[in-house]
Amino acid sequence: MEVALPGAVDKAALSIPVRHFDLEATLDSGQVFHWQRLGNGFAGAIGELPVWMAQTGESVLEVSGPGAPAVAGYLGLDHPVEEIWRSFPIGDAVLGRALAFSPGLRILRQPAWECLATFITSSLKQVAQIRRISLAIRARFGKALNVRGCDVHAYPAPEELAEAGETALRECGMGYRARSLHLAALRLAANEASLDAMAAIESDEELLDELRRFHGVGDKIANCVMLFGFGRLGSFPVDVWIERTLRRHYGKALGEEAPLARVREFASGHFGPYGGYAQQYLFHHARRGPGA
DNA sequence: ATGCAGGTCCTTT
DNA sequence: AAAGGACCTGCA
Repeated sequence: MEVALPGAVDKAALSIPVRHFDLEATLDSGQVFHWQRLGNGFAGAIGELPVWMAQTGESVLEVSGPGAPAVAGYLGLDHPVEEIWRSFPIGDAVLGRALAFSPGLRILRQPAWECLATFITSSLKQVAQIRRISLAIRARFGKALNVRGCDVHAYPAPEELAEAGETALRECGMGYRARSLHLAALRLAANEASLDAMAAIESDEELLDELRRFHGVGDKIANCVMLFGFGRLGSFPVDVWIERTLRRHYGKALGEEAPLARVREFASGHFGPYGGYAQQYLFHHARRGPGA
């Protein structure tokens, strides 16, 4: 047990000015699943760095812990949101309402591996269950960390999950997804694929194809990883929520019996170069907004 | 209790 | 190419 010197806490604490930012909406918008409420903020880890963050005013963020310097990048505070809003299709009232509901929502910049792994476990699962699975994997296989007296865990590296084995993963409550997660961990641990190499792929289309080569990663999950883990802000994941929203509100442009592929094609064209942001506003509005 | 949930894969037309 | 069924698990 080590006694903190006066100033030691302050050294790892930061106060960050923010604009157009809403921490709670961002962490509750289905991009990430491991942050825990602690005091008036949230405790968790960015990669292997534990951190606590709280929005103490509309325009100020208080953060502390070893991960504090990584917070701004993680939360996408440098994203040009006003430019993003201007890029949206003019006169789209549906998107306008979703944006007005949570303009402070940001697309996170998550470490690619934990993003890929978490979304592999997300198929056909509700958000609460994805969270349960994510926390179970971290608690059982991840590095134990501490921030402000709160125990948190890093996401285990591919090598650790490869070593753990499919059966142990299954015990974390992920069912048949355990096989896909284990296969992905094995491939990365054996250097048969490299997420760093994928990050360097310029073409979004090529990156999508690479991601889809992982077992259990189809179009939807690949787009989530592109958006939340590789900063490809034009990626537009179409899940059942978004599909319902699009069919309901853009039905005229889509046609009555448009197949899912047609819905995806429409979305990636209609919403433009920052379609991922549009998707996130629409998704959060559909889940948390009035009347749904 | 039976159905369904941030999909994807495999098989059959 | 397109449609249909299976798949783990937990919660309503």
